[in-house]
Amino acid sequence: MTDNLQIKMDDFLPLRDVVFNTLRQAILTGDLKPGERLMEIHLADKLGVSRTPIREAIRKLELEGLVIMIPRRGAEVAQITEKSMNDVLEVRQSLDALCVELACDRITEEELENLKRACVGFELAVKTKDTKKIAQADVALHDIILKATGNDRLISLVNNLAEQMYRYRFEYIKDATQHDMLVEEHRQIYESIVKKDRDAASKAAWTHIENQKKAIIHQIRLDQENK
Amino acid sequence: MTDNLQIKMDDFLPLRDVVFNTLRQAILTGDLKPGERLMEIHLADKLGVSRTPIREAIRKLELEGLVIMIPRRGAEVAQITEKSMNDVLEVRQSLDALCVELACDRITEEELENLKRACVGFELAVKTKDTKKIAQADVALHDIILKATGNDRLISLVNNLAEQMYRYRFEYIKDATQHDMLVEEHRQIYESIVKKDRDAASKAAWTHIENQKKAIIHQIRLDQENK
DNA sequence: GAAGTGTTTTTTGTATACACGATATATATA
DNA sequence: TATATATATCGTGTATACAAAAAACACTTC
Repeated sequence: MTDNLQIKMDDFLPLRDVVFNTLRQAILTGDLKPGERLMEIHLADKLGVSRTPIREAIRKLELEGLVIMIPRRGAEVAQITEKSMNDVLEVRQSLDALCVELACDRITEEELENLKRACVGFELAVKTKDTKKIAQADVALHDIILKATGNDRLISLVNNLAEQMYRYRFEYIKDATQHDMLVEEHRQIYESIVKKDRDAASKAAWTHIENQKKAIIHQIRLDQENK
Repeated sequence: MTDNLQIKMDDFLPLRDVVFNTLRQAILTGDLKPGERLMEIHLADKLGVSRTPIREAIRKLELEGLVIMIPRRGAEVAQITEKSMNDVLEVRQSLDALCVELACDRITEEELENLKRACVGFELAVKTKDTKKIAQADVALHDIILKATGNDRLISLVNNLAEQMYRYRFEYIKDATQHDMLVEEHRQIYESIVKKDRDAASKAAWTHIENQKKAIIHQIRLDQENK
């Protein structure tokens, strides 16, 4: 851990949730590196709380698969391997396809309007070449589709899986050569949903993730070599 | 809570995991009923442990969605609604389809042999009309397919989703009119995997869950009326 | 009798204490 | 020097203590 791991106070959330979010974010952004041990007293001191909320946060991270427990040795940040990321992406591919299929059936006129705006918004964001803006526009677009599925379980699962690739997604979006393709992919997904063409939508979503899969796996291999 | 909620000691697992499994089982089997509050001291006394392991177990149940937290009021068993079960089943449908597709690509000769045996085993179990045996044979069969996907994340997600329907699955299997259909569905899935026909396998798996969906939703509506 | 208010009880949220296992360190012995 | 053994240290696992919020209750007042 390089750093300052600052706790962001929120008077209404219990400490355990604040700690959970803090640690989660630190792991996903790479602030806490794979293999790094999470020592309770150390974290407690750093975050200015007692061990209790730290431990409860770790239990949740454990179930999410972000840390692994070694008996009588405590938690450490889970390793990200090519295999594990591929596993996640395979599942995401399937679930994202389901998302757009359900969206075809259930999206409202209003949501469709929003989706259109989000597509345009993404295109504009791409033109600015501002990575952060692009990422935001991308999330906004995907959130509209997710919401349109009306399936809460699906929403939380997809969000969770998406977060697992947080680190790599950013690298992916930074790569400007992909931008036009992304715009096109989004357009195809949008068009299919407008036409309520489940098959086309499903295929488009699948391809969309397939390309991310390739890029991310590529990135992981690079990381592996530079180690 | 009707009952005796006995803790099953396992000297090697930390208490929090034993408690987690105990509570989880109690919720899934309906021993702890939806809406019921999980009070820490009460559970601690009942299970003969302190509040600490109870709380840590609850944190995991919370993330799994089996309990919901009300701030400063603690945890209660999550309600099972028709909507929530439908959400789960929609996702499962998609993931089960993915499972058989991946199995088509990756299953080994040996696993294929086991799958064949499991199919026959299921058919035999059906003939005995022993619900417990049928359920076991069913799980065994599905486990082989799951394993054959080689995707650990997928395996844990599907297992988790499957457990959410534990209560209803049993009712479903008890219904003898479904038995022949189940055998036939399994046969179709098996045949498709043998032929490495991803499309057919995917469709068969989809139908398999679709039928369960109908049965379970039907059951939930019955439960609703009798309340 | 209803509404509001103060008090008690219950239960969570958080901190801390203690026990024990695991690891590392030092010392002794061959 | 290498190995074995004793000992100290560190960190988790579990229990308990204390504070504060919420709920329940009783009491007063209108």
